[in-house]
Amino acid sequence: MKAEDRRKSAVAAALTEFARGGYEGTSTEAIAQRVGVSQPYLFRLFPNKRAMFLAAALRCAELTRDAFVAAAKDLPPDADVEAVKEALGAAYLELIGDGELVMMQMQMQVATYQATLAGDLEFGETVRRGWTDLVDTVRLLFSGDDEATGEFMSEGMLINVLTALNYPSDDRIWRCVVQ
Amino acid sequence: MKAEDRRKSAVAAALTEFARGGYEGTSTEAIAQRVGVSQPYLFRLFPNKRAMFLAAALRCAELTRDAFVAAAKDLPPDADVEAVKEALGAAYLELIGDGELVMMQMQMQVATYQATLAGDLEFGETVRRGWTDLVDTVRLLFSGDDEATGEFMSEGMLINVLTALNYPSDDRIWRCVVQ
DNA sequence: CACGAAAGTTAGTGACCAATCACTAGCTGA
DNA sequence: TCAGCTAGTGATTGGTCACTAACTTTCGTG
Repeated sequence: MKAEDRRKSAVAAALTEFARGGYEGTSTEAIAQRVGVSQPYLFRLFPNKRAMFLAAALRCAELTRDAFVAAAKDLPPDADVEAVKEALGAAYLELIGDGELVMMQMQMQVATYQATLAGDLEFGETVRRGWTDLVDTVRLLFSGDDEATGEFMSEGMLINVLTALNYPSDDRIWRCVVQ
Repeated sequence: MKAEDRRKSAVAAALTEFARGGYEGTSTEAIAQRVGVSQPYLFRLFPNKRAMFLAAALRCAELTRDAFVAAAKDLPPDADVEAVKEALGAAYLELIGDGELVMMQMQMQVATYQATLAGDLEFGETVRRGWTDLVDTVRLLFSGDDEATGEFMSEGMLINVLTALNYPSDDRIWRCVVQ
């Protein structure tokens, strides 16, 4: 297989593994096994583990953004804020069903904090670039409405948390977020 | 020093260290150094590392809840939803200033997901108990208003994310959340 | 077919880490 | 005074992990 293709499937594998285990909780061996390649070979495709995580994080933001864009494609051009919210919300619940992208988002967030504390400023800059891009896309889909964008993103973040904490879907805590 | 007191300061030290490094990214040695005690002695105070994390997570939820309760104490008994929101919001920003409790919340969330995946159901149950307690307290402060509670918690979660990602306070992304 | 590069492997290293064990200093009460 | 308990330590161990070096295999092409 060509190195470029191998790299792509390595990013996908890294996304899955890092989403489950976080940065420190994931071994490069686990990623290698998922790709179906020896562990040292990963270091031919990436300079180090950190680069694998960054590539997975950026891919994650890209996939999330794509899901939103795809969901908005089906909307009429004159859709109001509530209609957009519903469409994007449905797309987000689809993402949650898997859990992978949601957890990768959260792992990325805590890893960014840690990297920044450790003096690695580039890590944060790269992640923020991907996330700003995502939010800008959502804002655009809401026709530039900051308030709607904020409400949508906020509710999304709460859903992330409740999902991570594994609250059963009939728990009364969900009454805060879905009616 | 009495073991009970030592345990308390160990929980505080664990809270600080786990908030910075996450579960896997924190060594028991780091916690021990912060307490000012040898690493093996921690295992006299807790059965294992997981128990240290759980104790820190519960303490974190407790401290957050206490901050909200304290903030609401200053309110007149007939305060409306917006006034409560403002008071609790101010208290939350105070918590964020430190960053410790916010990050511990997030570390707790991803750790719960990982523990659940690994088949450790008790971990999630314990964390959810602490978090449900926190949300119930907030709901009570909002006089049982589910919608206001949801909005407040949602916005809090988005603030957590933007804080973790270390967005500078003048970044336009904050326009989504604070006006 | 020959050959060079690209793709991939095996073997290994130094560092770190959770947890255990055997031990000791100091206090307390009879 | 001394038995027993509490607080605490040093040394160690079995295991994991990121990363490197050196080697082999596969494949496209003149």
